[in-house]
Amino acid sequence: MVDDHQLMSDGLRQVLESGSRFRIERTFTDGTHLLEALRFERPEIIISDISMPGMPGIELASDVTRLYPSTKFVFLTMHISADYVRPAMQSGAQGYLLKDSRVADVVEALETVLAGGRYISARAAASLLDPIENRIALTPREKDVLVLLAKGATTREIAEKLMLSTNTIESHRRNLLSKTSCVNTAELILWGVSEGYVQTGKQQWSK
Amino acid sequence: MVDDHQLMSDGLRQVLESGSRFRIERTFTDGTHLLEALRFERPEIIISDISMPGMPGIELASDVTRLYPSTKFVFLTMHISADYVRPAMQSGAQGYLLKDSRVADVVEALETVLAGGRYISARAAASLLDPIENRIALTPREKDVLVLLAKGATTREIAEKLMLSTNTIESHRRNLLSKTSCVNTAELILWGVSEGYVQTGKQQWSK
DNA sequence: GGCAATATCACAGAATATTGGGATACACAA
DNA sequence: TTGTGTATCCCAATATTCTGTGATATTGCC
Repeated sequence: MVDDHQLMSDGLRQVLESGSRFRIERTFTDGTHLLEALRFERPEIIISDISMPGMPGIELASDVTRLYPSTKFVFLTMHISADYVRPAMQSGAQGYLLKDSRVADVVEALETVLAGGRYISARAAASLLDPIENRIALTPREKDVLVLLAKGATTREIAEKLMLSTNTIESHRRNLLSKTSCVNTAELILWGVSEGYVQTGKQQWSK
Repeated sequence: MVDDHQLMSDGLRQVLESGSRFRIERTFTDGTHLLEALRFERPEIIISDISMPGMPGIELASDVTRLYPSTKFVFLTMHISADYVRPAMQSGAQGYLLKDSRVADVVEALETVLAGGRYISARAAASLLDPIENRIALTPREKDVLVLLAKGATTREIAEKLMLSTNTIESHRRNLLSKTSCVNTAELILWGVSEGYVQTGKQQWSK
């Protein structure tokens, strides 16, 4: 189990070990230590938080499922948005559990993935449905421009940093405003934050 | 205990009841039900999440400690920022526990508040120290302007909405940029989000 | 009372952003 | 092959923001 909230790890261990056939062999507070340990031991299932920013949990799942395809990977997180669920399940993980699940749901999820299936908590799965066409995808260049805009850079500064013409940056900005239906950069920044393209700097997550 | 993450409630119950003298009598997923129940039963300690947005946990603590001053209130949350710790402890609560605490810390906290003391997790307490003069306070008007800017409003639109002159809005904006050391509105919006003055609309919290 | 902070308003030039029109090239898919 | 999307670049008019330098009135605090 990987979770920076020790109470969650300890608690889940207790409820699982006293109420199911599952045992939590080891707990980690970050993925690096898990990867080290995986060289010597091989659990049946890894349960991990996602733990923004940078979605290290997602990268962890990619690494683990690529290196050890037979090991099952289940996310345990509070994030219900499709922006988390989709990349999480595309990373090779078999399960996606919300932290407000009941213990029985956790056990069911573990049984399911052990049997070769996939398990996604109902409310998280529901979020996958609706915004699939509403989802606005940015091109790599647009992302570059957006994050620099959020740092307060002007068109000219962005152009210099990306070694492009200011005209190009203006085009990208225009396309950004257009495809996000924002009226100006201020609104665009807020949109970028809400969609996860822009980090707020201040870490909202303890690790 | 009040926490919208049932796994946390269930887990903490298990570890507390099997490893300490404490018992979790009842668990709630929101404060309303707790307040109802408090009319008939009176626990020694209430443990509650903060559970953004709107900080209902903070309001809950205010209500509970005002109505039942002898009942102890302890927060159990992931938020380490002074922006949470300060209002939380000013609401009348006696304790502030981070969710990555060890079980022993929880027990210590409960013992401490029962003995009439206060307990704040070390890392949360540390955050109270440094940014006290770095903290940038916005005036009410500046907050008004900031949130409207984030919605994409222009100076003129803000002036109309607040029934002020555009000169006034420009002054406020100028003061905002100055006191936040931002170079333009884009950077200011990001600052506003990171400081909690601007809401992203998209709820990052499941409840 | 005096001081500091806040909120309000004013003028004006310079810098940027926004928007309108284009263009070329490349990759990828129908 | 013919489109569609992406990335790049160009010109130019207009809108808005940014900055400097003021002002007055109110509020709260010592």
